[in-house]
Amino acid sequence: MRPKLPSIQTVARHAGVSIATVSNVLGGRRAVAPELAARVRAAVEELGYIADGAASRLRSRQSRIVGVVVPTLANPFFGSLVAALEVAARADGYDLLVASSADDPVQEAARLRALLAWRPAGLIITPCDDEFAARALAVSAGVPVVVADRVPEAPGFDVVAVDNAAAAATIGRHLVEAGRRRILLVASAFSIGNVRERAAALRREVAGTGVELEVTEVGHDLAEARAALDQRLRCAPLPDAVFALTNILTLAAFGAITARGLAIPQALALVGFDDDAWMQAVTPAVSAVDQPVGALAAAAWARLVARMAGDATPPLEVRLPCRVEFRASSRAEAAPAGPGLCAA
Amino acid sequence: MRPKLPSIQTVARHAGVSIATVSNVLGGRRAVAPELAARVRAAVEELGYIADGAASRLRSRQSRIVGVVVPTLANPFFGSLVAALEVAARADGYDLLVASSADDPVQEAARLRALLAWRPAGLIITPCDDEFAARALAVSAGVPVVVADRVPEAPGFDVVAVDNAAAAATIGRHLVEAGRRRILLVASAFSIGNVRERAAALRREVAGTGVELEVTEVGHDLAEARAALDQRLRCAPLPDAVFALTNILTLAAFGAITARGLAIPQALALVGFDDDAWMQAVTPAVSAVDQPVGALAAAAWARLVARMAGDATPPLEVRLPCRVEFRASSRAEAAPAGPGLCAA
DNA sequence: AGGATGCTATAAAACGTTTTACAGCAACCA
DNA sequence: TGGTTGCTGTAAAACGTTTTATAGCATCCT
Repeated sequence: MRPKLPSIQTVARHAGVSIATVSNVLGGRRAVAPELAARVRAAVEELGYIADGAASRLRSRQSRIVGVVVPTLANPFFGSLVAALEVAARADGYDLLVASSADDPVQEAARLRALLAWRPAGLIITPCDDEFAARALAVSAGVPVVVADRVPEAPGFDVVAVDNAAAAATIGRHLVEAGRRRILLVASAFSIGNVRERAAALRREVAGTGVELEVTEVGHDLAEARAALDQRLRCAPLPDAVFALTNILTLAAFGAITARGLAIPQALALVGFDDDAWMQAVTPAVSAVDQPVGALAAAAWARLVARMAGDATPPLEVRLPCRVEFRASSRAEAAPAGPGLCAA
Repeated sequence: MRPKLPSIQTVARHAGVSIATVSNVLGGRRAVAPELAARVRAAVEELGYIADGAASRLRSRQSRIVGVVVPTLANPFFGSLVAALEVAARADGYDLLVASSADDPVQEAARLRALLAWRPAGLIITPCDDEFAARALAVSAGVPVVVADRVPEAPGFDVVAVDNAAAAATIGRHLVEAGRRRILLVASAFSIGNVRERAAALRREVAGTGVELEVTEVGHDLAEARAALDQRLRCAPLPDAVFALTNILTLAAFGAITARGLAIPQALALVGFDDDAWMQAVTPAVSAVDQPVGALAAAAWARLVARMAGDATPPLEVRLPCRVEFRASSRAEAAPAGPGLCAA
């Protein structure tokens, strides 16, 4: 019923050669007489032939697919990560099979199974919690796995993540030096290693400085986080600094603070993890930790390529430094009087 | 060298049955004695067997893959679109092969070819320009294609898009009624049908009202758009309303306007296409056209499912209404004194 | 000159699955 | 009772490739 796509058979007949010759021309594995090669290429062109990747993989037993699992593509951080991975993958001739777990371990496992059905050459995963290790091991018999942007409890995987501790410590020092005395740490979920690392580093940094550290766990959802923060900012004592651990939480905090009429940075400093375009455009611009998505993707891909090439050395943990963008929202001195003057 | 995954052979031997029986148990196509079925299922469980999707597709000639091409996953609009598509696809037992074109027709064609190599059952595409039609037709011999969120020139595809004209007209009326007299329309690229539709509808709406309409084309890139707008806002006559046609351009406009110290909405109203989370959180909140991503994805998927099921009726064009979120940034009266000093 | 040696084209096997065709067997009906 | 029917299990073919083995044919060397 559908007009069948041309197969290698069709091309071979059309060019008057055997299918092996067509395969050799296209794959470039063995020498073919120039004249025959030209005929084959002409036939390919004319028929619009595209080799069936599945059949090819089946026979050659080497896969040009890499599976990617992220919590959600709706978050631009993961979107950018996947976009960067795709560029790297394409450069090496791989295709990406993308799936998202919706921050649900059950769905994550299901996606993983579905991905494995395509016999990918490797997997790059941002697990949605830390018990991931066991599940993946059970399921991914022998397929190289690189964990990106997360730090699973159990070892056994290559990990490419960000130096959370250093970044959080920098922020902590910055806030303390700016004279902040009461920091509110807004975390998504402590089931995520990143979050624990950031919180721990901040706690360590402010320890002994007399700064009070309050921690709140508000989940991943913007609306819920916003509601929680609205609530918190209605009660004394108000913090004089807010450190939000994701871009979404930073947005929630920014909204809650300005809606409450609290002046940033005079009444309250605001710093976020995960720099996003809007943070530079608002007034005052929001200080943020810029996670190097591109570098993260590149490093993860490099690790995976090494593994796919047979590297059997013990699992590696790569940590990439973050750049902290200090902007107006966390300045110690009085902020510039108003929007108009900023540009002046 | 890698520990081979178990094949249907392995399972069959392990359960003491033929491979056909295993296939029948798993596929549920023919009746199998309960006792044998149980043995098979036990073996599958024990070995962690996952059927090879490629081999399965090859033989059965029916694909459970759908290819998706978007301009970029880094834009949360497309990220959300893909996320929503993935949910719909999974519900019907399909996997998504995602590729991005980086707004480049050449790459788009390349991605399309790569996708076709996996013999997808269908394609959902957001083309990056309007000459897409010919290329896709040439290349996608007989594979159903649904165009999402874009309106290609040439017919021949199912199209699921947004009612750009209605939304833009609503915005136009709103601005005119609010007494704005000089509207600056910030467009990305007129090679995109959406952009032309929006611009045309706005032009139509303000025609004869004495409102002056200025149009500028600034591309897709945030930094470049910002630079262009910075430049424009340095010159008289200043517009008293800005209508930006994408979320990125809205951000660029918001940044340029506030950096220049122009008060929103007193000096200048701002309205954007493509509502984004930050638009509600900033002060003043930015009015925006909310594109129904979820509905868009659902409609596109429904169309594709119909086509994959063999529907051969003429191409359909589905238009989904947008909700316009009127917020403080485009109010006629003085903005509320409220939250920040910015607004004062 | 004649056997060894490259070189290139092809036939056939193989990959892991689904499907088709058939075989065995019990039940059924006249 | 003997043939038809229905049910269930299996062998074998098929899907579109790549790979291996083989065959044909020059060329080279002695």
